[in-house]
Amino acid sequence: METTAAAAEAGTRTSVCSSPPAGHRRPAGQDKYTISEVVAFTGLTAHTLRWYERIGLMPHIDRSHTGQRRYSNRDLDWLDLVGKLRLTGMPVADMVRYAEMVREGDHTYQERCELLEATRRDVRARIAELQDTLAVLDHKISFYGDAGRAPASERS
Amino acid sequence: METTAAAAEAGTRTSVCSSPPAGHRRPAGQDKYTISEVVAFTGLTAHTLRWYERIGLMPHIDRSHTGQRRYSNRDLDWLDLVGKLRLTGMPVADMVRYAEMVREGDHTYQERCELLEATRRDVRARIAELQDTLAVLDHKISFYGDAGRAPASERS
DNA sequence: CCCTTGCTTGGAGTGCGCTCCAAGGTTCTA
DNA sequence: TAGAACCTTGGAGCGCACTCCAAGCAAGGG
Repeated sequence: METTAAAAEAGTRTSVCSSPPAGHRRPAGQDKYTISEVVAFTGLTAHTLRWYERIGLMPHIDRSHTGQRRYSNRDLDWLDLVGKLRLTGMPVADMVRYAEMVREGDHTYQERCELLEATRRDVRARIAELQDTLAVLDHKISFYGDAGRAPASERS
Repeated sequence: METTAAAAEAGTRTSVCSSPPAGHRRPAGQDKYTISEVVAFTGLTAHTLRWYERIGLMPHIDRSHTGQRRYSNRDLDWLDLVGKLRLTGMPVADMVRYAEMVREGDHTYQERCELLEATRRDVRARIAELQDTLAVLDHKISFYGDAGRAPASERS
């Protein structure tokens, strides 16, 4: 009952296992979570979860008979991906673009892939930048360390 | 004529050579630059440079007899460091703290060193996060690739 | 029945890091 | 000496990603 596109968005469930930001693994064999459970799983606030929905970053979220949100495991998978993309510094607007493409179906396949590849390039560049910065920090810290023990003796 | 603290802030001039953000190497043997030259060197805007000064992120900047800013090589070194710290995601307020410590002199030596070490830890953590994200992206992209060639066949 | 806890909504507010504006003075080139 | 290009200031404004608020509905316990 899934399109291939939907399958691609299902979070590829066996994904790289990194522990969730604010702890709390999901209980097995459950597929309906209240917003406060999702808060516990993701570390996001309820405000933020509702806001994500308002701006179109979430798929349609199921509701209880009284209108309360009931998140599925798939929704949580999507939130995991969103969390990762957020870590890359991707603007929320771009994630919304991506979410829209997912909703539009299979014909956006290639465009989505390109977006992910562009993001990957950005992440690699960012890592390189950070490693560069790390070198500067190491340099500076060792300079402080030296000067602390034996004052002066500049320009290393 | 320099305190050790000032020396530590002098940018350890032979620092790891990464090309400046917006290109343009500094001409050798010059020590007075207008704000627009600094804009060219750093890629920051003149607005931002003045703002940095207002919030206390810069040391005292020299002025021409008519009151225009004249940046020294040391100021540019400091801006390089600020640029690196900015890349780490360090909040501007923390950089201001650091700048204040530098102005306060040698007795803030250890505290400064600790701040740099904390920053280094953050940067390492951030790199790890990004590498984790990179793994997810790789995984997802290869899934898209596979599905593109031979549709369906879920849960990799 | 009341009280607490948790959820709902649209819209307003916050903090950060710039970014720009108006009005005026300075410096350079011709 | 003109004109363009550049510099100065304090303060207001902006875009992003939340973050919070008020007012109200629903369910469960004592």
